[in-house]
Amino acid sequence: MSEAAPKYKVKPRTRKELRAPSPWEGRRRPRLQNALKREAVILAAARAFRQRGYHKTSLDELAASLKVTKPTLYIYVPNKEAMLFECFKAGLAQIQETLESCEAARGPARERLFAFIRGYAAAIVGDFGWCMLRAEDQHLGAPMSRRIKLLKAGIDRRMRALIEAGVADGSIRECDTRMTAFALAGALNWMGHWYREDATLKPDEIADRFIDFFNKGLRGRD
Amino acid sequence: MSEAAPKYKVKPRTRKELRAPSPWEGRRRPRLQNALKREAVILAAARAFRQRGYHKTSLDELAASLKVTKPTLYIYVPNKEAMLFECFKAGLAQIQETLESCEAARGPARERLFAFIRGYAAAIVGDFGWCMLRAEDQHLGAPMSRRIKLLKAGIDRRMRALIEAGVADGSIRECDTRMTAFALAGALNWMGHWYREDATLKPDEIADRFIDFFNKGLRGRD
DNA sequence: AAGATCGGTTACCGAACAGTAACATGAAGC
DNA sequence: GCTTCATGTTACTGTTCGGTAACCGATCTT
Repeated sequence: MSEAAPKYKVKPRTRKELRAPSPWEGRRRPRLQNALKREAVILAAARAFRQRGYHKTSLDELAASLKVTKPTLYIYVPNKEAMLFECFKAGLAQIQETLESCEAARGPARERLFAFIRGYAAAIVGDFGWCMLRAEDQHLGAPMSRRIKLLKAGIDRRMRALIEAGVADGSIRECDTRMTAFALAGALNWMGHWYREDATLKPDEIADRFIDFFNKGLRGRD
Repeated sequence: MSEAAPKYKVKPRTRKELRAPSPWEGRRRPRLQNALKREAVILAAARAFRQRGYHKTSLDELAASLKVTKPTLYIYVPNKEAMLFECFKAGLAQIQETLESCEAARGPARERLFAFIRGYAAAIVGDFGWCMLRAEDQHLGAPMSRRIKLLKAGIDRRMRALIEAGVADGSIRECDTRMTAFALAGALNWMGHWYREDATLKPDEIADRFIDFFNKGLRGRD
């Protein structure tokens, strides 16, 4: 979402008589509706994928939920895989945004990490959270799978950097930062499995309880 | 694995002349090979599912990896869904075993919880770990999905009970036990996503680092 | 008013794949 | 040696579903 550029190549619809395309001389007509509808498709896909799973979601169903027919979807997205990838990118963008603001903020790195965790939790339970987490292990081609893995690795790296900064500034105790990052990410990612909209706790309340635990650990008296 | 009972009904193979079955009068012949091969099928399925995913694994491939053909699989398992379910049960059994020994053990509940975490981590990265975690959200019929959800909820409940016991005996500080259980389970379950056999750390080493983190938390000086 | 074209439809294709029918074989039991 | 049955095989079916071809009508431009 929220990026106009990466539109796929406009698919030249094969007509009976297809006159010479001469692609760059046509005066552009308002494409506004197009972009909006495209986003609607992506969002509906994200919701369907989260609810029914990627494979269980047929494009016929998805199209029907938007009150159109399947071929219409192909006007906006080249194929199902790309749909999932767009959803992934939308979720990713949300997290990267949080990440950037937390990296730029002042104060002890531990607090900045916790701020990130709040944003991350919100993203995970959001519309694109499921796709972000699970895109990778759906039925995707190898190149796309690699791209996703790479982008996710970037998130992980920056999260670890935040932890390392905390160790450096003393706000986080010495620890295996790699494993700690995995533990944190795991706890948060798992929300995507059990959290449902109707839950009693709001995402930020959950994040706060998680942070309390992350912060102080389990140990009582000993 | 390791339970002989729950064999599915022996499928009466339709023959050209199918003489009266009279089911309970035949003297049983040694079924040993049968059980062994059945377990081989389940194990191969578990590994294939973990590696390629449930949907990406076609039964033709799976059969080929066992040097047989697809219909042979149907001698041992009634359908693909049941295969996944058997894998799930195998993983579940492993965890329940750990759980029982930890519940029965002596000592502060925090230590018993940590012992459970070690066993749990081993199970997650084991052959059936993937199936345990992901069976539920594959393409399964509603009844099977429900059964799985129920069994998983049992694990969760017993894990939470362990935490509550820790709070009761003082070895774990006061906290939201429900959220804490989710955080712990999430961190561990996520191992199933990133852990690979060739990793530098063995599962119990990872578990130890996780436990260190769970125990003391992140907080440095403040 | 003409006509290109965007956004949409109906009707179809083809591949993948779970599951089945019918036949083949070899070893155990009488 | 004959039967019986477990265990395989080959060859097929039926369905689901992603993707495409070809037509259509409202709208904006000129």
